[in-house]
Amino acid sequence: MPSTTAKAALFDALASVAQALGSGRRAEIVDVLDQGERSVEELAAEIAQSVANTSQHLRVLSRAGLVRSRRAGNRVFYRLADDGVGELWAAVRAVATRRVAEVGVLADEYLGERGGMEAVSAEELEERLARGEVVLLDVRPEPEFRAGHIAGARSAPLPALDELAGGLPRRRAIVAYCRGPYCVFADDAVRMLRARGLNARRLDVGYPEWRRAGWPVEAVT
Amino acid sequence: MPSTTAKAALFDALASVAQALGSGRRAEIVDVLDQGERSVEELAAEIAQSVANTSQHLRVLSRAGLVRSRRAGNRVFYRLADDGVGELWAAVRAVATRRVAEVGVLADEYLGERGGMEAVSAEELEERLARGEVVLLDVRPEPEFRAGHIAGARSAPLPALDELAGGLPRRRAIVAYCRGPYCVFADDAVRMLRARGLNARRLDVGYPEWRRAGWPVEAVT
DNA sequence: CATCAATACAAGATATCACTTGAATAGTTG
DNA sequence: CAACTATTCAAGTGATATCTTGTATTGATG
Repeated sequence: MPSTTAKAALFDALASVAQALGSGRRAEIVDVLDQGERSVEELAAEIAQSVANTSQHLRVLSRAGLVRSRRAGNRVFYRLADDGVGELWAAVRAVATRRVAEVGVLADEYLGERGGMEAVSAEELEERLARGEVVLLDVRPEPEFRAGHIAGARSAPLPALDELAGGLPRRRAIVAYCRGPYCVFADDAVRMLRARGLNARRLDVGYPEWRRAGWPVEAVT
Repeated sequence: MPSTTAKAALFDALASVAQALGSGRRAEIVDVLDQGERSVEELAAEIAQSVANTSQHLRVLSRAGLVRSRRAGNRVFYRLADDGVGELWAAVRAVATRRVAEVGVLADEYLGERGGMEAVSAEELEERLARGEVVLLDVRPEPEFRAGHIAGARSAPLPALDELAGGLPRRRAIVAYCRGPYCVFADDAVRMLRARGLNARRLDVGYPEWRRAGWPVEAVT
């Protein structure tokens, strides 16, 4: 009999998965990888950390079975191990959003105040898209749009949005979406479009949640 | 501007929820609380830790918003903050089961080998219950049965099972269930019943998962 | 109010974690 | 094969986590 019981060892192993997500930097990594695979260097830039540190975080995620990697030339691309990981990350966010008061404050600080702006739900968007009532903008970087996007969306990355804004209809409703509920792109886009007098709101989820919920997408196969 | 960015602080806060589940002992606590509320002392016994240590783990879970407590006399009862926490725990187990090879080995060590014994799925059980083909045993401690159980189940706690076994039909299929997929009670029960020549299998989920999936239960309101 | 039981809090030892820095490895390109 | 790029590995430091032991707090009870 080992010094730790079999039960303790089993639950330690189960908990190791949660522990891997229990670092803000690794959570950021998973949030980005939910959009598609990335090289170590790209991830390091996204989470504002050194490449060495990012590599070590990836090793932790890999050991916990949350990510897989493939080598291409002298780069290594990481991706989430399966859809269950994205669902796990969504479950973490759901509990944090409901249960950690601090999250609301910090979200406002990062995303900016959403003064009375209601987000659009997936259900509402789906209905209004079907009736052609809405212009849907994917404000993520263009490569992410190319990898997969909500059916009917138009790519409008933030840097290009200023130019695009002039050509948007002033009468129709505009909905912007990005990576997820805690992604800043859609909020920035909505603020910018509203400052120009356009009727813009953000979708309350991002592309990964939309896809996993089974709503229509256009994606590379 | 603080030394950490707003984005880092937000993801730290989100990750704090995962971190709270990232200890084997706290995972055990959540697994037990998924059955219903418990006092600190009861929890300490379940996870084989000192009361002081258990209390500190509960403080961590409480700060992360995963549990709530109520005082009754000089005891304090803890419970999961909401169903989302149970779903989060299920998501952790799902990823761990699929992705961490170690979990399979450790599970066998704790639960015992399941030599070729297929577990019964919730769908199959529901069908066969409806046709009256099966005897369903809840092998958790009796108070947990009283707090809520699968509709049609009969309480058969492990200590009482030996006595009960003689009265069980030898022709009909017997299904045992307990707290969850990594709970040892049902496995022990099935081994015991099969040793007596009975046709027994375990349900592949526990009561909490059955209830959250919306299958019929009998519970105190 | 004194005593007891259950829980929480505090202090301390050991281990683990996150990040830094510098070196090693694998693959590509001239 | 030398030079270069992307990644990994290793060592070191300060911070944090877990568990122990001892004490304080809170509510119940005689």
